[in-house]
Amino acid sequence: MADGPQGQAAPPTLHDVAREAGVSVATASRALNGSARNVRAENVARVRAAAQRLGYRPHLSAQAIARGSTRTVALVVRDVADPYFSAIAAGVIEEAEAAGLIVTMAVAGGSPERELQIVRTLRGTRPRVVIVTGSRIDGAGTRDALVEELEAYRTAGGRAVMISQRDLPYPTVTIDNAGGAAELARALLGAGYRRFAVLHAPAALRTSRERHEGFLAGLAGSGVPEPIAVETDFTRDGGYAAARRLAERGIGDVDAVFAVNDVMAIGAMTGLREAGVRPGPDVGVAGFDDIAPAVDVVPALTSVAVPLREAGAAAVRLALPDGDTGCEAGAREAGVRLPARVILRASTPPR
Amino acid sequence: MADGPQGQAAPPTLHDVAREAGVSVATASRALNGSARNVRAENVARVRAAAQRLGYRPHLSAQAIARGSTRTVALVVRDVADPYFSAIAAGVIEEAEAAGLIVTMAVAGGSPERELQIVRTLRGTRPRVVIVTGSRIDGAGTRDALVEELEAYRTAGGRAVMISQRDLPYPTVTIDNAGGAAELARALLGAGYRRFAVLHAPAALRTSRERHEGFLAGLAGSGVPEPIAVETDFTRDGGYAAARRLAERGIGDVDAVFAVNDVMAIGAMTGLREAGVRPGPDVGVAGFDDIAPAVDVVPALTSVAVPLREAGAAAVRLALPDGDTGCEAGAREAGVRLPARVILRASTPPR
DNA sequence: TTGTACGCGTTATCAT
DNA sequence: ATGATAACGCGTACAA
Repeated sequence: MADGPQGQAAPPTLHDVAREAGVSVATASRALNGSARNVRAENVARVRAAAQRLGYRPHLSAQAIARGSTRTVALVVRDVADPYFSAIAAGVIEEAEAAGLIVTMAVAGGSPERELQIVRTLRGTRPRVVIVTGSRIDGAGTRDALVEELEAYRTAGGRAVMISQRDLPYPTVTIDNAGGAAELARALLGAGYRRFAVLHAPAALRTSRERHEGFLAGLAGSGVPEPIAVETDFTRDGGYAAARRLAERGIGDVDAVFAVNDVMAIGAMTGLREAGVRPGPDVGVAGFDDIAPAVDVVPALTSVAVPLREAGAAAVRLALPDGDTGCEAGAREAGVRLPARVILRASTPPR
Repeated sequence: MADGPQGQAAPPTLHDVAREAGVSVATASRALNGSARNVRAENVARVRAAAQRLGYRPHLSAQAIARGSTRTVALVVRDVADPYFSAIAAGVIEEAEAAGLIVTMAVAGGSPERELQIVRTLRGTRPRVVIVTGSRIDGAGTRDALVEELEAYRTAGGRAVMISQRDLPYPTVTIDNAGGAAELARALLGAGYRRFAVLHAPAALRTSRERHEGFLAGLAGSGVPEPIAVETDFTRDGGYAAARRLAERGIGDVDAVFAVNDVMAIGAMTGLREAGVRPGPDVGVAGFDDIAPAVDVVPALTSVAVPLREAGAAAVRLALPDGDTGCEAGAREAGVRLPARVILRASTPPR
């Protein structure tokens, strides 16, 4: 109620509970967090009541030390505010909580050094599982250091799992970027599109490269001209800027624009419109990810749906022992590849 | 490199490091995590080298026990995947990491019982700070239990901070929903709008109610007719459905629709359009939150920007001792109110 | 400056 | 079924 600055009273410990209940710490421990069936029912009740009365909560750190293992999973993402990562995080948290695990989360912000630093720190918490997500930048010098760190972690009995980082020697959940992009390309061909532009990020960004290359692969053999490639940022503003550049340079020779993610595509639609080009009627636009707003922009955006939440959940399943969760043993070391699904909408009307 | 299933080797402890360096544990402890200036430089180097060689990381749980305090902040949100909460989470994580704190995160999913359960569990980690965010549902029976739990936590020296839950007796970061909505109302009046409809969630949802009431307050004294109130879900689909209902019932008597959040507003725009009503030219549309896609829908959505990321950061500043961060001592117990800012866009053209 | 020894809150072993 | 007591990994008096 009041402020009571005397508040430094230490939280009740198992000793306090035991004393209050009139039993030994051992019994109290068994009654609360151990095999309660080895203790007389009456004492179980006594202890539970005492714990309740005192507002006792077991000290997880102490348990961790005594048991020699924690019940936490450490998750490192590039940016929580990004819907891509927050969807993954939601899946991780959901599945982890279902398994009785607590999630600790850190943000690398796209910096490999920061990522390494974070994994170091997080390792100090001795998590059961470490999940690293975020497209790896090829050639970043910290790769070896990161592997070394994770290797030490694994040697100590930890489980490391990657999401969409197939170049690290750990079980990986990956989205079928290339396959989805290829399927999209074929769908657009089927809708009558012939002359493409691709808005992509620098090739060092693996996700962008996979989608770009997959798109080209899907076009292969169709005889359409080589798409125009526009390199830009992997962001909404990147898509916007690239579209404006494209439009100003003259867009008469392209009838569809593929942006390697939805926020880029949505930015591109605005860019095109401001340049006097109508997305849909004048030029088809397609993205990748199928984020929520895709259905509410005008025209609704053709995209490739990726099961992000499921990817997060799959990652923790991959990490946990077979018993805890449905997960084929084969996938345990190899990893899992999740399919991406094309969704045609009004932004690419049949031509 | 290889799989090496012999991996159960226990991680190196401080003892191992000490032995490797040829000093006592005490010296090793001081050299690594204590006051290193009380140990001979040569030994500091020895110990550091040994730690490096062994890949030693201090066991945070052990430190927590020995020191009697952790360096973690516990964050509970309703849904990470929701951009509203992920933005707050980003702010919390950023500020926490700046202060050298690790964030553990849990998802309550809108269930007060689950929220209570989570706070209980999280308290077991003995966090320095607990941050609870998410609009409280009025009248939920678990309120007292939650307060009791948090009170026990505070008595034990912990700091509890709320984000947008002003009915709990703890320092709170709140967004000026009412003020922002009132300002929006006045701005719309200034733009020539006179007959309003409000799309809102059930009044038990405090955020919705505050924005709704604030909007009405902003209208007060202007002499315009009482707005039509349409109750629906606090979601995109809720906004969509409400707009369709509105349109089908005949929308001739309203010239602007205010939805109490942006995803509702964006859904409403789609709903109106499908009913043959053009957002902007036919009827003004405004939302609240200023989420990223607001600028890319057509017409661009008038909204009220709320500093969510800043709210998260402010929450951890509120919780930390004065020294650690800039934060007026006065705010320490009272809390902080962040302003919301109206942003007029094409969805509410002057009339 | 360094080392010994105790304590932190819990679990687990071993008697009883 | 229960109770001492020894770990667990680390910090830190206290003594040297």
